[in-house]
Amino acid sequence: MTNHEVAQRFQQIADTLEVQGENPFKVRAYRNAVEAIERLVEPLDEIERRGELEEIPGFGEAITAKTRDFLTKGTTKLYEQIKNAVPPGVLKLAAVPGIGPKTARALWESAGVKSVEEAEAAAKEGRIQTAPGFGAAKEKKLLEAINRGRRLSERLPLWTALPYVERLAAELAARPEVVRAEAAGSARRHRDTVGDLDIVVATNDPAATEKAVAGLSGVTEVMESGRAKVAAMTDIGMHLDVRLGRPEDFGALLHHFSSGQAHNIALRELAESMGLKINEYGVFDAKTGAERFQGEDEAQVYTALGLPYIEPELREGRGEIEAARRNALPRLVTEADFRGQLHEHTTWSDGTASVRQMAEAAIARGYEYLAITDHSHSLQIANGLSRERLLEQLDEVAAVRRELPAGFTLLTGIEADILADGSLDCEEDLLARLDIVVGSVHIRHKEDEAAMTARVVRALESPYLHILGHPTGRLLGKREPFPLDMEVVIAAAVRTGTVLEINASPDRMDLNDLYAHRAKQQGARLTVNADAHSTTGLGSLRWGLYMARRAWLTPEDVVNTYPLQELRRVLKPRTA
DNA sequence: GCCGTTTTCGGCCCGACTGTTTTCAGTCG
Repeated sequence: MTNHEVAQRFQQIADTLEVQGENPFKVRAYRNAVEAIERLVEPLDEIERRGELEEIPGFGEAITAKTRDFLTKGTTKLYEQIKNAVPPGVLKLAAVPGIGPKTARALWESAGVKSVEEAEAAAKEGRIQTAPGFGAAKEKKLLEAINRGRRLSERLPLWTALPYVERLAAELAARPEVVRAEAAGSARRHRDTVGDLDIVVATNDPAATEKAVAGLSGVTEVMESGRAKVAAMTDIGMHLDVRLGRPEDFGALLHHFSSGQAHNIALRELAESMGLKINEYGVFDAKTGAERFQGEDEAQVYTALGLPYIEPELREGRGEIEAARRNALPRLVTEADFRGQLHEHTTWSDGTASVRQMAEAAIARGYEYLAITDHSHSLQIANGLSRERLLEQLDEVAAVRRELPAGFTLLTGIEADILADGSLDCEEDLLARLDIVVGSVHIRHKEDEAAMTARVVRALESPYLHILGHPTGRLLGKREPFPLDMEVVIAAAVRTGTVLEINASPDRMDLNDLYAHRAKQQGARLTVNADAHSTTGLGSLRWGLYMARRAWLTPEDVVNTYPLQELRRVLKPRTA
């Protein structure tokens, strides 16, 4: 059974127990297990083989035993007991935002409602408002929740959600009574996909700001509205939460709504052990209620707890608080650390800028080097380079290089297709001449996991391959990742000295944060590249940088932050 | 069900908004 399948079963257990009214902390324990499993890169089988299941955070005696059952028998006693206890439609109803487990159960038990459709029909016939605990208003809200649920988008890619929420925040910030307005939530943590939008606002007139939310461009409906919070629906199908506060509370407010739930829970538990209490208004002495700081500075929350500042990207409850307490937080890589990029295209294949234009754009960005890596021959849809055209391009690169200022180096290269058998789509004598060889899978990517993994591993074993480009091939919202055993791929990258790319194309962000973090843990080197197809495309680096930072990467982990001599030293030596 | 610089038992983050239950439960983040 795969990790995802085990996680789904624990999810189903949690959802069912919740509708059944079980102890909420037990439900949380199962949900924590789901999250812990979803962030594993290594298969549970492997971890079990080493006898280390119980070391997974959130895995105690019971969940370890049940996981073992799933792995060996495909099921476990509790799962068999609960799987038919609640109709699937009731679980779906409970999952509609705004409805919830208690309401779904009440409708099921008192009105016989067993699905979203039945709930809708019953509400339309006015049969809900007569049920105990319900009224006309609640019946109306139920219908609205069901309708809104249908318009709700799946999680959106960050590159869609972040500019959108930043624009709304800027609209609010422009208001006279607003002191500050910032995008918060998972968008500020730079998760690769975003499930809802959060904005925090420091305002001198909460009533006026509250009203203004309805008039923001893109807001289609206000669902809840109060002095501290407005919940709205937007035209991109995302919920928007705007939180309002006094300017002197802004630091605490921004912190609270920028951090993942697991981070906040862990932080508040730490505060409690120190005799302190944290909420979105500040840090307080638990006994006297005395406030420990005031102001707009988010970092003060950590200062009040005796901790160094924790960057938003790290606030996911993945051990960052423990690391902060040990003063062992990573010095996260920043945009200013980059000395160049190693995977870019020109008009020689499917780019829009010439070799010279790309070089000049790189110089303008302050880079010390740039590699030109156009597509290889077999990717004809992208005007891939034949042997003859690649040789011509090398002449042009050499000519341009001579005219560029000293201190900048234009590197030759190619993005060679990894063919179905794992070989590189370029002759060896050519590969041997190039400074940078990126290898990527573009075609025939629907094979099974074993075949895909073997294919990529064979490519990694090539003495010519420096960098594995966009390793999982995902396109956010459009294409799932290839079926790949990333644990095996990472191990092969470490063994062969091949660098793994975090491709920064906004719709790729590939490797993602989990894989990049695992790669770092296993001792792999990484590189972040825009995979630019234009001069402005070089600026897309930031989307990959976000993944790198979420993966706890430091400049030492990312080879294109190195000076050129150092970069050349760490690239795979040509031993063939 | 998990977990332990107080604890192997008794806790488990904390607050906003809504509706209808006149004192709070449900949902959300």
